[in-house]
Amino acid sequence: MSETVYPLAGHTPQRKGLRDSVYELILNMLMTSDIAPGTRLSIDVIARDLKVSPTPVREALVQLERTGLVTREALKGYRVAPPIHSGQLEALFDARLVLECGATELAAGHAADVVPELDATLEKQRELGEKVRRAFAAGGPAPVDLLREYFAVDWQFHHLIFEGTRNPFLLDMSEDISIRVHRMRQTVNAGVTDAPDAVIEHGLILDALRNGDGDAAAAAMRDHIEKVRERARHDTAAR
Amino acid sequence: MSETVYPLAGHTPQRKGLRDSVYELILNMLMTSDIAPGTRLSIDVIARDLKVSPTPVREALVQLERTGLVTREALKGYRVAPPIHSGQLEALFDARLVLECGATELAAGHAADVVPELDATLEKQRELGEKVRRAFAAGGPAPVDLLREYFAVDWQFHHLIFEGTRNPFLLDMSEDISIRVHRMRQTVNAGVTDAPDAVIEHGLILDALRNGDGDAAAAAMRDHIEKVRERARHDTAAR
DNA sequence: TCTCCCAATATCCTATAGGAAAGATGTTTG
DNA sequence: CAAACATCTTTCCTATAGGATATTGGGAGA
Repeated sequence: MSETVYPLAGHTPQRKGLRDSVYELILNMLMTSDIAPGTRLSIDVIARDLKVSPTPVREALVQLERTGLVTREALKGYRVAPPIHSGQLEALFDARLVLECGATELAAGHAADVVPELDATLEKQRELGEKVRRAFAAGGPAPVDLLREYFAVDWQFHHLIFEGTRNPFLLDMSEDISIRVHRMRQTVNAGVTDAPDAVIEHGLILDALRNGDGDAAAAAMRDHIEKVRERARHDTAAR
Repeated sequence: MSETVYPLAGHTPQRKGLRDSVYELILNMLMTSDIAPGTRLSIDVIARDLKVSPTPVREALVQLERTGLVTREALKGYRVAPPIHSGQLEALFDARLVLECGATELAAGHAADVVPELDATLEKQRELGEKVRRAFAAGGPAPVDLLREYFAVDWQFHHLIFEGTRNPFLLDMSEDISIRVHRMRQTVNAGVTDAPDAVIEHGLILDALRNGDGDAAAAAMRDHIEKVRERARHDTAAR
């Protein structure tokens, strides 16, 4: 047709505007650096720091409020949300049981598509878990970057199951839960030494999915989450 | 003490800022009036109509985008979200099955608190359902206000169960589902003639909860949602 | 008659300024 | 010395203006 060739095939500029950039920046800031709950999140200050106008910051904070990471009091501004206390912790696990067991059963319907990805993820988790174990055995300081990577892979296993349901509504809800689980990790700050257990339990879920047995997979997921809950209880009690 | 008397006891000014007012106004507008999908929601136009500045309108739209009622394309503005098509309809019912069956089982743990409220709601639904039936038997025009009221009570039954879980996370998710179910009603636009069925099925759920039998209650809820799904399928097929 | 290009309009996005409320600090008074 | 008041600062909330971008319509050329 024309003599101009387009070398930007998949490179859609992904026009997302400033709002989403600011959102991701603040989200990352809240997730990574351990910022004290109750800290004020001043719109103007953030806008100055990021060299943007307050408007996109406002929009990003509205979006963040919906996730529960920040709280807002009218005419008083935004603050970092308080951590998850023990009562909410039990409720969070209950919600996870409801959502994830149901999702696992649904994902079993598309097992053929899901199993390969889960396999790769579990293998990566096994490697990282071993690294974590060795790092702790060496007794050195907590390798935060390594832990962050491990937790990411751990959650990716659960996330892939949600994707496996091919259900956009459940996927949306998994996003909400994901952030809350991450926040829980900040308060419980354990779930580290149990890496071998988690790998084994994930393996049981994966085996059931490989067999296409939805009920067994859901049961394995229930078992896994209950065990994580038990370990979390132990951590909070010991704290 | 002082001679000034304060006659504004419960009249807390309810400081919520313009943002929430605008949000509720737009939400109501979208829920009630059947506005065509794809309609542009111009920030400036809405701001002019509501006699406020564009900023609170922007915030309200960000919040609405998160609910799925409106879509946003960067630099192109907001639009009314497209309706739920049949593929999403099946997925929506799957998600409801996962969420509501799990919630019912959890709510059985607080049956004593929940049953009275459910009883009152079901009684109201029975009355309204009868009114609806008579209105349709008379063959007159569709009594939209009456239908709106009936649907509200119908959903309140489900909502009370979510509240009965005493689980803030599940309650949050029920809000998301609620809006989507409402939107589904706009596309399926039936679920009217089945009022007697719905009342009966709700009654079965309530009976199981009264007995404190969580498993039976969850099974009754599953049965109910599956039947609603079947009726919705029938509607879309007939359309 | 169809296609392509260009300009005009409407809208979104960003930036800046002013009014209002909440919290903090210093002062005054019992 | 303590408590209450006044004032000040900070921040949020709202409003308005300007630059950038997408859509629409018309006109020229093939």
